[in-house]
Amino acid sequence: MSSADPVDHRKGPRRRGDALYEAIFAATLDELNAVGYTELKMERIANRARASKGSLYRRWPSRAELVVDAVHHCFPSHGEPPDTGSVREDLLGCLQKIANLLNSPSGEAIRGLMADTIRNPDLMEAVRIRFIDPGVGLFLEVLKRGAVRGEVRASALTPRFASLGPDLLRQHFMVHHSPIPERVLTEIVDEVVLPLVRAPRDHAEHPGRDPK
Amino acid sequence: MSSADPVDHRKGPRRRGDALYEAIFAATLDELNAVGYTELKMERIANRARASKGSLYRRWPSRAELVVDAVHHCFPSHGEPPDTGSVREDLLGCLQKIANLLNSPSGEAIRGLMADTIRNPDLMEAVRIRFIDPGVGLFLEVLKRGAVRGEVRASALTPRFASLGPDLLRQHFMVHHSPIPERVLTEIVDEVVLPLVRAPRDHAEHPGRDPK
Amino acid sequence: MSSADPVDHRKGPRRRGDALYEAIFAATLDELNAVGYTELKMERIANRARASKGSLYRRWPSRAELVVDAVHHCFPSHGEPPDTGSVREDLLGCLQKIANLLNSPSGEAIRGLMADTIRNPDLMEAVRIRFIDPGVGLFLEVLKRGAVRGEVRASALTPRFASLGPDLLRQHFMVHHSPIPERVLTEIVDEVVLPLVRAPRDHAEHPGRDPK
Amino acid sequence: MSSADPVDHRKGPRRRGDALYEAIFAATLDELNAVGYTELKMERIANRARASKGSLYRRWPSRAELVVDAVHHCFPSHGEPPDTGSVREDLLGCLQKIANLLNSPSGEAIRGLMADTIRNPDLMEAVRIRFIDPGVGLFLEVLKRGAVRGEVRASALTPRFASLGPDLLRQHFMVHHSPIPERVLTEIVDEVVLPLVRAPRDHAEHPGRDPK
DNA sequence: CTCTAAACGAGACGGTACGTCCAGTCTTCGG
DNA sequence: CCGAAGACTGGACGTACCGTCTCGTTTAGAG
Repeated sequence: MSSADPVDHRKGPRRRGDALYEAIFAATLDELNAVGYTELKMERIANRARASKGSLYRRWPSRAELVVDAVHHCFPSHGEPPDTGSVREDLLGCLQKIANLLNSPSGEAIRGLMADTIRNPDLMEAVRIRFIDPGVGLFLEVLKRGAVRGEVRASALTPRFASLGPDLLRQHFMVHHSPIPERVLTEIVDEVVLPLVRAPRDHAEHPGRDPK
Repeated sequence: MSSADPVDHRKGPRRRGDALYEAIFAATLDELNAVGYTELKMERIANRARASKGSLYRRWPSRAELVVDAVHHCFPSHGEPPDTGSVREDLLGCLQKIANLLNSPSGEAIRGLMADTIRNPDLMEAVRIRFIDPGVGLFLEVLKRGAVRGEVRASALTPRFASLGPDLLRQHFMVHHSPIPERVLTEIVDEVVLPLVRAPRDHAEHPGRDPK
Repeated sequence: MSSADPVDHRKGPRRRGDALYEAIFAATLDELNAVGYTELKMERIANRARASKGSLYRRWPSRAELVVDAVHHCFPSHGEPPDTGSVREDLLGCLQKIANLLNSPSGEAIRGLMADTIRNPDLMEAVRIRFIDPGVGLFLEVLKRGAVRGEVRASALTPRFASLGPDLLRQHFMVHHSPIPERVLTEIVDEVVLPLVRAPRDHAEHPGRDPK
Repeated sequence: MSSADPVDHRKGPRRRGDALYEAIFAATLDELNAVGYTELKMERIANRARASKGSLYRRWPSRAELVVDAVHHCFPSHGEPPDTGSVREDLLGCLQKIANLLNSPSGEAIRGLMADTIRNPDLMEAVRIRFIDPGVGLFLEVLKRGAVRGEVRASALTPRFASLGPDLLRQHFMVHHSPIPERVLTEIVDEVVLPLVRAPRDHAEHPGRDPK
């Protein structure tokens, strides 16, 4: 009538430090991939990682923080912006990098994280720093190079215009389902970003303002 | 020796039809306002509405569907677009309407709903139809009127340009915290939407493309 | 805007093993005593024991199994049969022990269990082993001692005769309401059991009823 | 958003009076047979009978009362006691009648009813009158005829001895599973009832064993 | 035969309890 | 000491019935 099994199965060599982190991150990504963010459970992550819930909670106060770290660990950044010599091609390359991330299993995680960010400003900060700002940085770099070449007007080298592409792409991603079609990328570049940032061809300074 | 309260409180005339819907919607909005979407519980809604969980599940298969109906019921639409005679003022008015909705408690609900929409295309459809498309419709109407007045080029009367304002506003809303500052609205209008849709001042047709 | 009580009440030293079993058994008996078997609810037991439903279901697959364990834990057995030197007195003592159990709150539990036993042979087995067979064992022991003294014929030392008393007592218990009157016990002994098991009259030294 | 289907399918000729009673009784017995007393649900009975719950509750205040009526309606009584000219054969015949009832689906219902009778004395009364007393009456009649023939001592013509057989049979039924084996009937008659009620062979008064 | 009152079917209603699942904390033990 | 395992309290989930009720429809019987 008393409880439990007297035998205890705590066997093999214990993982510590990085090995444990790796296992937890891998399990988190696997679960994300399998059931998605909203169905992600600490319990299942722990089981899949063959770790204890205690080991998880000791490191991350909540599911969201764990996911941020796990996703960022596995997809650390967008790398260097492409440099083809053409602003248009560079912008398209940047969007494609971002789209690749969003189309991957991590994309759904990011989408799910967005919902949690509202109630948790710290989380929002983390998401922005790790997943949003790098994309904007990519665009800004591309625009700067375009300005050097004279393709982009100098007054467009602001976060506002640099974030335009990532914002519209992310917006599409939130409203529509994956994967993001190629056409969306080209439309964003050709119909919105380029017309706004392009240097006037002749002596005009503003693309929309009358050169007079 | 028997238990409990022998009195039975299922007395008063029971609510049916619209009266019950109203009570449930009100309770849902109250709870949303009190604890937010992610902490919203069917159980608490039922209790607050003095209804049974059965009455909720009989009507809505999930929390998300209930929230969509409740929010839409209480903030049915954006009404008519403003008509000031100036495209800029009209566009600002439209953005302000949308911002007002997003800044309200419903805004948080909508944000929370976004996370659920991924795993549920039907829900996404509902959110789009009820909360996103109406805003685009507002913009499109304003642009049409602007085109009639010659302020807006005819080729800008497409969903792409009409959705630009709502998309950017929504994106700001997702990434930053409420409330949305006035400055964001004016920047969206003056730096992005207007330059792209404005008719060329003289005989040029495209604002950004080569006039010849 | 956030909700609820930030304080968490899962503080005090948690009970495990026997301490928890004790608390659950006590709560079960309390509830049995308060509302009876048919109104017994797992939910109320859990609340009264300040345990979670999970802790209950982890141990017992159903209400019936829990009740069997709880009652048996608190009233483990009938103890030793009385030994007065007189078969009649011993038999009466045995019946009285059983009657005491049936008259207690446990009695009602046992009665309620009977209904569940039909659909669950394992439960029936448990009830028989824990509550019925011990009573028969008591009788058998008494009859054996009587046989040694010559009061009881050897051919009556079978389960059939040993179970006669408990059977009739239980039958009375099922059909009538508690408490079982003294008279029933004496009738069972004097009019049924004794006449059937008594050694033949002539040279027997029968202490019970002297026919002459 | 409002409710319900305007079309209403309450078509066919409605049953009233006996036809409805029959349907409800039949459905009750069917359900009893299918899932047993403890799993018997008013809702399921109503559905199976194609009747409304209101029609059930209008007639019976509780499940137990309905079951009593339903079982009694379908197995109204034990009929006349057998009359073979031999007390032993007659007693066996009586037990067999009772066993037949208990072995049928109704038997399980009766068993389930027993549990409810504790908390509801009126129900106990009904069960006793309809299912227990008739069996005792059978035995009493048989014993009377035996007394007329001289096989049974006159002092055994009491409810105590008449109820002995039914009591032991019922007890066996409660503790063991159906069906009741033939052997149980003969043992009850030959080892308990007959020895107690048989008229002394010569002039001895004692029912026990003939002293010589 | 018509009219009325009752009984009927259907099923919504406010509730309670179910048995499951998971969150986050705590305890125990092994390495 | 820290990791692993997992038991613990708590509470929401979505389902199933409870017994009551409202709603129209059908039927029986009175006039």
